[in-house]
Amino acid sequence: MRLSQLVGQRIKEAPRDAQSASHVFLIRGGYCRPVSTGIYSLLPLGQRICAKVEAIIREEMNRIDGQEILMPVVLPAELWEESGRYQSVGPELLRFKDRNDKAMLLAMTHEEAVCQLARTEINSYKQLPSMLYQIQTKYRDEARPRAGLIRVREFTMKDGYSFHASQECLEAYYARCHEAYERIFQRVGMSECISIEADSGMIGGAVSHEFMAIADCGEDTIFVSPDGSYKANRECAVSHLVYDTSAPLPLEKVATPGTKSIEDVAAFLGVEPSQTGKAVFYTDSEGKLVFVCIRGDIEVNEAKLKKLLKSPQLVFASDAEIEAAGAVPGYASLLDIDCAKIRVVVDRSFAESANLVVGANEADFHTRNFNFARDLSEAARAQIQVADIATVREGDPCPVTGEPLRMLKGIEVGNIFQLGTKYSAAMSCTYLDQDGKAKPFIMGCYGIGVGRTMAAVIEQNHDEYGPVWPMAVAPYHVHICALNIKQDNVREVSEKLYADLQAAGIEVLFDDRGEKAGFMFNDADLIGVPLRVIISPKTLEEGKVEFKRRDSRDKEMIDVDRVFSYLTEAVAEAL
RNA sequence: CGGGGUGUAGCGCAGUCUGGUUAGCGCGAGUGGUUUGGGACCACUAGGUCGGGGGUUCGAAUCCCUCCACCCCGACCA
Repeated sequence: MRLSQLVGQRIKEAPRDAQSASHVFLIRGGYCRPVSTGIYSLLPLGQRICAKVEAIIREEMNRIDGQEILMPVVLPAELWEESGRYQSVGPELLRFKDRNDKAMLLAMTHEEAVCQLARTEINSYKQLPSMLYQIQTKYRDEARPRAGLIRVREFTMKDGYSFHASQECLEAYYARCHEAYERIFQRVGMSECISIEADSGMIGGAVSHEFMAIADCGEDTIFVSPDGSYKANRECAVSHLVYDTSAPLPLEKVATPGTKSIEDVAAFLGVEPSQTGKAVFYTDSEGKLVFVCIRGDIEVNEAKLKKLLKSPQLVFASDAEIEAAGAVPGYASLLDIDCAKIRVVVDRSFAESANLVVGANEADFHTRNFNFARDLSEAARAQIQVADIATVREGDPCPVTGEPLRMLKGIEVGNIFQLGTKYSAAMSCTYLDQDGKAKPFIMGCYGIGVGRTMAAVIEQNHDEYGPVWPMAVAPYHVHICALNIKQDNVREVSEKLYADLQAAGIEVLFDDRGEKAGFMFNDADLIGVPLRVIISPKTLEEGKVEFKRRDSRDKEMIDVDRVFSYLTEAVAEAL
């Protein structure tokens, strides 16, 4: 490709709102352009990279016996009514009507569509296991798209669905897919991509992993133990905190005027926040009050709490709601609450710590030396749910090794999930087993965001000047910069090298624009092609051209008649 | 949905507070010329519903009302 003809200009200034490296360079380098909030067009450079990412995904999916299909983006609402998701999914599902007033939707994922396909196409246990996948557009009406291609509304995703006759078969295939994902992310040049335990959401119980590209701009928070034996999303991470188990001391009511927050109480009484307990009130999806107790220094993990309560929504309760339940906001206590009337959830940190300072359920008073097991009746405790609803903090002890956990930020580039029969059972998606009975498929599903992967590769492979593409996904293999192309020898050598490399199947970008050197070099940095050849009158005088790798500052002089073989070898080596 | 912010040329911005000829600047684009190893220079040219609508005024990018779009933080995220 001649750069003079390439559509998609490099831009000197970054977009005003761009924060992350990938956002800045994708726009500045001419890889993509915004069309609307969270909706982008891919320019030739971006499209070439995505096509290479997709090709790698295809190879690896085919290698684990995946069969590529293509399902529609527009689906009839009735299909989603079968699974119940037409009602249960929120406004991120874009619903609309066609000209006949029929309810339609833009697919955000394809479990329903694939079940509809599978129930007519896969009939017998003899056909199992089976995996269907597609690389296709998805639409999610995200509340807040951000960071360029990292969080968007319309995006290309590889989604795969596997069908099994047994849980064992699903688990075995899931493991194969996990390995395929590891190969994919390694092959696209992700330097740090780890799979972590993920929150399985409202489905509950099922196994799920997220593949996280480690990057500071990532939206997810991950906890890992130093030896890598434990890796989990903050949404579901657990830690092995050590609780104070000293002997219970007598209860003591103390005046604590004007101390509503944990910091105030702890400071006033001269204790650590970890020696206090706090009360947090939520209102669940049905509008019912939930009273939550947790050690003062620990935050409630709302993802865990939602899962426990089976409530997709939780909001902090108002003071009026708290008072209506007979509690005093800021000084609430379990001691005076009728646990039969209100739902109470207690974190283990609260239930197992000795001698906590808790509210006295009277304004400006607290109670010292609260001990859950001692101070609540057996009847009261029977009404209370004790569970892990704590948010893990950096440095908390790893649940496996006890070492302090490290906290990292990650971009979720892929996830895999043991679905079970959630969709197949709801949608009569069955096969005939050996005994002649119809049984729902046991399913797995497996996703990868293509554009997000491209962005994540930049986050992990860039310098201050632009992306440093790994050869496997680079838009071109070789970038020829012809300095002073008006000069005959420069033009002849460049054109010949360009033609020869192309004939050899090398993907070449040829900067034939005759611009100033600095201008061309800056563009080349933004395009990030791994191998660069600079052809100029200066070096041609000695019969040489200059060779430079994008990931290095070193320059090498190569004889003109050797440069072709040198480049073809370098490309072959890097691929 | 809550909080904050921004809308002026393709992109980045000034001008708005304090209303007053023809609305500017940089980048980018086109033409001609000089340049040619890390975003050169000169000359000329094209490009604007100042987010939309309504109002105040002799006069509105500027003041008032209203709607919209976009961005940031949070909530949400199969």
